[in-house]
Amino acid sequence: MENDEQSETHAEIMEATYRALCEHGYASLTMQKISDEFEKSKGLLHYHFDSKEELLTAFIDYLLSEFEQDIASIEGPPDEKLDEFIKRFVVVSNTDDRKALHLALLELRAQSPFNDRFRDHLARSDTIVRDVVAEIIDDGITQGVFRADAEPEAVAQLVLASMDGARTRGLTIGDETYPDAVSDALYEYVIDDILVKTNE
Amino acid sequence: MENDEQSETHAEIMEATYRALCEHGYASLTMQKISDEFEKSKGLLHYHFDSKEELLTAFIDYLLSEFEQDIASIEGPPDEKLDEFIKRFVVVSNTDDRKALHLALLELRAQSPFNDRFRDHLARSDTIVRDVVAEIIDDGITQGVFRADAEPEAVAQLVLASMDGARTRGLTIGDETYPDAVSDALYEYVIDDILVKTNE
Amino acid sequence: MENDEQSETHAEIMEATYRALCEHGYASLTMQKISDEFEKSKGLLHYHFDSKEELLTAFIDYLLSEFEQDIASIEGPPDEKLDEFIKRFVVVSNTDDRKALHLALLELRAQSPFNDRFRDHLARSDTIVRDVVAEIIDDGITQGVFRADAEPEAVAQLVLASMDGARTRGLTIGDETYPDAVSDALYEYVIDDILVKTNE
Amino acid sequence: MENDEQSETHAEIMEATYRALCEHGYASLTMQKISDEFEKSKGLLHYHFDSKEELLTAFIDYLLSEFEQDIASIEGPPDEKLDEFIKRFVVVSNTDDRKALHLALLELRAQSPFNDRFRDHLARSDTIVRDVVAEIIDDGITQGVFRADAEPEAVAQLVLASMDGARTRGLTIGDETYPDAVSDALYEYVIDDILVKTNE
DNA sequence: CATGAATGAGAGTTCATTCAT
DNA sequence: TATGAATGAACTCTCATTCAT
Repeated sequence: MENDEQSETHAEIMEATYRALCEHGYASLTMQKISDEFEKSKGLLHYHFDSKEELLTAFIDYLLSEFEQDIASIEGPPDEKLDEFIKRFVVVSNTDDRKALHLALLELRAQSPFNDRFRDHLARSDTIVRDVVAEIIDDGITQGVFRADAEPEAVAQLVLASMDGARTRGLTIGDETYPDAVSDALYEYVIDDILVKTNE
Repeated sequence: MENDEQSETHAEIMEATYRALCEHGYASLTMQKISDEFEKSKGLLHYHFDSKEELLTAFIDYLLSEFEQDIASIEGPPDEKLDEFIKRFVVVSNTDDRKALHLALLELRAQSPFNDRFRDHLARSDTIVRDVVAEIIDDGITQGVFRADAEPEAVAQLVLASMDGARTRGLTIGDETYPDAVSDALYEYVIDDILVKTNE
Repeated sequence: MENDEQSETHAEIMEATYRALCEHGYASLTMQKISDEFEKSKGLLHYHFDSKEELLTAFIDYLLSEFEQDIASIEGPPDEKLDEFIKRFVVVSNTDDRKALHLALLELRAQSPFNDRFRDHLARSDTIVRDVVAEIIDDGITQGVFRADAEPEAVAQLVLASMDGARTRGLTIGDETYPDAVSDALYEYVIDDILVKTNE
Repeated sequence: MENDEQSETHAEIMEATYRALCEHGYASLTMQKISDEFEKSKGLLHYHFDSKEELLTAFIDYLLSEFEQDIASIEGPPDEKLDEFIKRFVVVSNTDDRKALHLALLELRAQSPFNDRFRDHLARSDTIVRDVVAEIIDDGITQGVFRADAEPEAVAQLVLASMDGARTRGLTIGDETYPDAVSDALYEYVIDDILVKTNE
């Protein structure tokens, strides 16, 4: 229970950081602004994290693990899993909550070339997500849902890159139709082509 | 002549900003760091620009117009133009110079949700680039290079989104094979399919 | 038994303070650094001492009483006692342990003009030590070891001041030959002159 | 003239530091307290000195050079120079101004074992002062004022150490009779013995 | 135009101290 | 007794901006 309380404070800090990051953006994120979103005192932030960078590195882990858990929770046959994956990370991104999360991630990513620890954590997560998608394709081939000549890795890369690009453009330009439009095009020009047509 | 000198100083400031941004990143970009890359004094930056935000807004224009000029300079038949476009903005991005430019753009994009002027400038540029690509496809259809059932807008969106996503991931994770891999997949799964096969 | 345990904790705190002071110096001595040298928790320091100043005042008493006990333990005829006194507080100061102790004392002394309680404790101890030395001289005169015209107070002052100065300079400049050189000069120019020459 | 103004600010900072150090002591000396003694803004302190340590290192130089200039200004025959030296640095130290200066120096000295740059500067100055005194003795021997068997280095060490010790004890205990008493003893037991007696 | 000293608000961080357990 | 989370004030230092020259 004592242990829980410590974790609780830790979690509260992560949530406060999330709110502050969404509201102000990475470039103008300060310990004061995090503290403003935090019920307890500013000094306590430094009691739990040695420095701002430590806190933000922990925050990346927090964001990524939420992200990874979300992906891992997808169930069903391969083609439906792929649909759900795309739906969840592109289409549903249009809710305010998801937009804020992806924007926070984008800001941390833009910062990663200047921060080794950020980059390492992001790279690890990227590999995990890519493997998940490639495995969905691979399973689909095995089960005869996707065509045997589809290359799991290549398709996964294309799906992720286009969805990611759509989301980034949608977020940064503020055009909410972007992800939907790209998702439609992705189905029409890529996914439909690798689906095994049952009525032929 | 006075006007020319002013422009020259203006250009020097833009270049200094570019160097400072590439070296330090947006989040830790300060007037002092820009001044360090600038031959003249720090005070002069404020003589030419009322505030840091003014300077950075001008800098976005500077970056985007370079970008747009680059695109506009592509010549040749539609399919070659598309090849060149992809090559220039994805594959060639692996040179240090282009990486730095795209990283600078990414940082400014990540900041745009917190800055209306940034967002407006970026949105305008995005529309221009998307129209250019869509027009290439459209011309290709007219000239019989691309299949008649290809939708210029949809293909342009897909090409841009996937390339952009690949570049972003490549930059932020530091994996230089990303853009190449996605570009290969884009050709295999999308572009080859809309090309009119001359040998059939 | 409870009392003993309290005393034991008290002693542990004094020792921890000593180690922290030797390692970091007075100016950057914090309760945290004392706590780091202490087996138990930081909060306990405040349980035993109302404030940092209370703790340090107690620490001065602890240091000075060690010092005074050391002096009181010197035995033998007056000239040998004087030799031992000089040897113990000047020459032997070159061991790391004694250097650290004297440095700690010097730091507390340098702070005393800003802290009445520090000053009072140090003044009391100074009087004790000076009286001890003067008494050694006085006893020597009575026993015919030192010349009758030697003034106990004046000689004691000179011995203490020169030794103290040598130690301070040795410690602060890091020149370990200082105390030895001054002690040699002190014998040659002062002590030898007041010794009754037995072979004349 | 412009150059002078810059130096002027530098000098003002040194003087402000001196006042703050005398008033509060090294251990509780803050940039804010220095700023409080300074006509201009706190930020300016950091404009002129990269860090607090830089400022204090510059301050040591400032104190020591004042000290060295004072010594160098002593004129007259060797025995009078020695008298003046002792008078100036021991007896006259009882004015508030000199007490403050010597206390400031003592605090910086007590800190020097924890700060290499402090120590180096202090060691250099110590050598200068010791050489000056040894040279006074040496000149006195050459001119027949001091006995030929007096050892300049040894006497200089003893004079400096005893005076320094007397001053330190006087300052830290707050007993103003200390330097006078030790100076009297120094004359009686050391200096009178090495003076060539003209009336014998 | 151009400089660089100067400002003042606010950044990240440290610290003695308190308090619930 | 003993812990360690929590506090709030104060710390060093940075920054965009101003201004006299």
